Amino acid sequence: MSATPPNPQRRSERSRQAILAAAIELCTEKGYVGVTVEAIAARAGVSKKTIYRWWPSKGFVLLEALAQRTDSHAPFPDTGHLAADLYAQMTGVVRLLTTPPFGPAYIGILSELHHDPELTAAVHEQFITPRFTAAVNRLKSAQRQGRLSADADLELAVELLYGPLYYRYALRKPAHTAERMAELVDHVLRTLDCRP
Amino acid sequence: MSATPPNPQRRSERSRQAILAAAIELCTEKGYVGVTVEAIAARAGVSKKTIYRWWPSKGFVLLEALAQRTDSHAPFPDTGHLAADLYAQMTGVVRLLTTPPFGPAYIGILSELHHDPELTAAVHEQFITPRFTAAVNRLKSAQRQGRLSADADLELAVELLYGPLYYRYALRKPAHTAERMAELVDHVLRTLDCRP
Amino acid sequence: MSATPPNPQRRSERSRQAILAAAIELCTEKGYVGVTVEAIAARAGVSKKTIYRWWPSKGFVLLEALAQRTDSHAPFPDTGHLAADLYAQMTGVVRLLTTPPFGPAYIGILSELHHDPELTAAVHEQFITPRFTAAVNRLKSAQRQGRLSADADLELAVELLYGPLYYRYALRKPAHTAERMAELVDHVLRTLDCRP
Amino acid sequence: MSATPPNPQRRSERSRQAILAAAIELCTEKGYVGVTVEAIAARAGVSKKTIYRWWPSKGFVLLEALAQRTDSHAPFPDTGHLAADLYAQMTGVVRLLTTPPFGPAYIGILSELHHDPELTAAVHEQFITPRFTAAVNRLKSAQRQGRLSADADLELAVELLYGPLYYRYALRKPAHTAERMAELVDHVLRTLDCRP
DNA sequence: TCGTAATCGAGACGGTACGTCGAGTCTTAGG
DNA sequence: CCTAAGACTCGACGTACCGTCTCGATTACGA
Repeated sequence: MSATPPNPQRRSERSRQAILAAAIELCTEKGYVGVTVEAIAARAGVSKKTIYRWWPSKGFVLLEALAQRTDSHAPFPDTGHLAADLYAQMTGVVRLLTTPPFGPAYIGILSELHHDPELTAAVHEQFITPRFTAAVNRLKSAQRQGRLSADADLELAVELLYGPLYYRYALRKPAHTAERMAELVDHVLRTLDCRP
Repeated sequence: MSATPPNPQRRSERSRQAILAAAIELCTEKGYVGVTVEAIAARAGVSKKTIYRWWPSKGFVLLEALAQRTDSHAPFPDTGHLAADLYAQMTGVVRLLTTPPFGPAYIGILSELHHDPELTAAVHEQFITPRFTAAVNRLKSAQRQGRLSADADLELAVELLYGPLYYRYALRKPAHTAERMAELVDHVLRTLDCRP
Repeated sequence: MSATPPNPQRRSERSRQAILAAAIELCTEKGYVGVTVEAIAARAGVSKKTIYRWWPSKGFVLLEALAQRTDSHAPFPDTGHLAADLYAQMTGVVRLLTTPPFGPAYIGILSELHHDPELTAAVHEQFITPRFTAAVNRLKSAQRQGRLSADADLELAVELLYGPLYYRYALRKPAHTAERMAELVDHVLRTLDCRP
Repeated sequence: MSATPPNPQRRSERSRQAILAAAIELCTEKGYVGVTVEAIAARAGVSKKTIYRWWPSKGFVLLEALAQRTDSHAPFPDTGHLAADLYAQMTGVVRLLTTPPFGPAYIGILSELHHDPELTAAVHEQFITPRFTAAVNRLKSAQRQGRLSADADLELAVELLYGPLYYRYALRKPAHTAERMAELVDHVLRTLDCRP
């Protein structure tokens, strides 16, 4: 009578991979709105039930596909040159938001957040919080080395860095150019830097 | 044989108002996903065709409803105290994003931008560009008065101010508290201020 | 909020005919189990919604198709020769049960009766009761003419005539041959006949 | 490579009984349509595979359950009073068709016959033919005793007796009352009786 | 007595059809 | 011509069972 949760041990890895691949492909070809559970099932040669058994909605499928294909993601760079590191990292974020096949997928997922709290939680846990923390940590390490003023508000700094990126994303303004992003990094760092 | 465009002169103002009201009500009661053309038509006592004749999609309906109900919006404040003016303005933006009934509507519209370029254009024209320009102008006026360094990058400044707001919105992090927003304004202004 | 019933005046006769035709065709080609709402919709070039709007289930669709295609059905024959008339009529029933395309449809409908009281009511009203009554009336008319004993139980007689037919149908025994059916009629009539 | 047939010696009697019991229970509680292989398996604490290994379909499961629970069924009664014997037997048939838990099960099985020839064969072998033959034999024995005319068509007689019962069953008319059934028996016997 | 091979429970799998919902188009009648 | 009403096609939703198919774990048989 109770809906017993599925047993992950019995899960077919084959189907899982086919589903993730199909989801990404569809998103590439037809955009996020073209990704439907039905289409994923058809392309992956899989039953809809199998999808619903393991994921609550297509957003989660794409999220997992995205995570799998980007989890070899380099940790926050730490070359010693803070500005360059931040720049590199932020460039990565913009690239993720703007280049196929991950751009459309990530954007679609983000737009789903506004009516799906559970997906929001998952995205935060897997994507956003780690990156935010990594950025803060990178700044902290610079601060420990005395390259940033001791009382700098590092979380605010990170928001100032990422903020304009997402501002443009959210309103669908064109993304920052490389130079513009460099200026942004410089500008924010200048605020924090105790020593030039 | 050609689809003659509708004649705005013969348009029923009664229906128009009923539709806009129904859209806002539905958005308040059931959230953006609960707003469907079907539901609007039913509640407004209006034919679906009438809606489709005058608006391309539900996003435009809500946009118009929103515009109508907020176009008494005050222009960018200019009390002489720059920080206070910016703070007031940004508070308004956050309030728009977070308080019913306009919050859900505006958020829903924004999430639609990612798959509707025409809606994007309309939103930019009616909402975003005017406010962005107003903010830049307010800074320009301060600059002219010599209160900001002459070579300050004002557009970047506005992005730094609004950015964190939309960063949190886009990722559904909780909005900034009043204090936090004040700190944000202060921090950014400090970067630009030639004179303390 | 209330589910308003559809307006029959607005109904598309075109769709209705296409649906009935498709149902009969499918039943002919693939048997009753091959008739699905989905298949009917596909073949008729019609939306599933349209089917569900006008019929509660596929049984009703087939019933209507059947009724439409047999309602030119001759009334109970009355040639003056009672045995021949009964024989003719019963032959018709057997033919209805055994020859495509109506046989499979009728049989399928009948098998549905066992879990659908509303379909049962409809079938009784449209098919069974009229025929039963007609048969009783034919016997009554013979009785009035003094050809059947005045106290004969005519309803029982009709059950004795139709009974064996449905006995074989229900248990899927092969239907009666023509001779066998003639013997059946003779046998029953002999019981009732006051005058040889 | 070939599918080796299961070995009945190693069959789990425990599972078999649980399955049959579950099938009957489900049929009692939710009617024939509520009996699904899935539900049987769940209730019996048994794997679906186990069911499919031993039975071709749910119809066969119910048939076996029915047979097991009614095979203590008395043989055709032979008290010397023919009418009473026939009446008793036919009452039994009606009771089987109308009283839970066997009524719904039997009716469900019968309705399955129309699209399952193998089930038809099984039902005939286990249920129908034996009873039909028994009835004919009972009449033959009466005939041998000179109580029925020597040239009476006994098979037709049995069809006349059972026919009306199944006529009402097939069309879901209410079953005969006890008196009506008595009249039916008398009427048919009168046709056959050489001696009053 | 002990492998060993089949059956067992559990339940995931690819399918098919279900009945519902909303989108956007089209038709009809009335003003 | 606009409107209300709403029927239409289309496509996707999420669910229910089907019958097939692995899995280990259990169990009874024959070596």
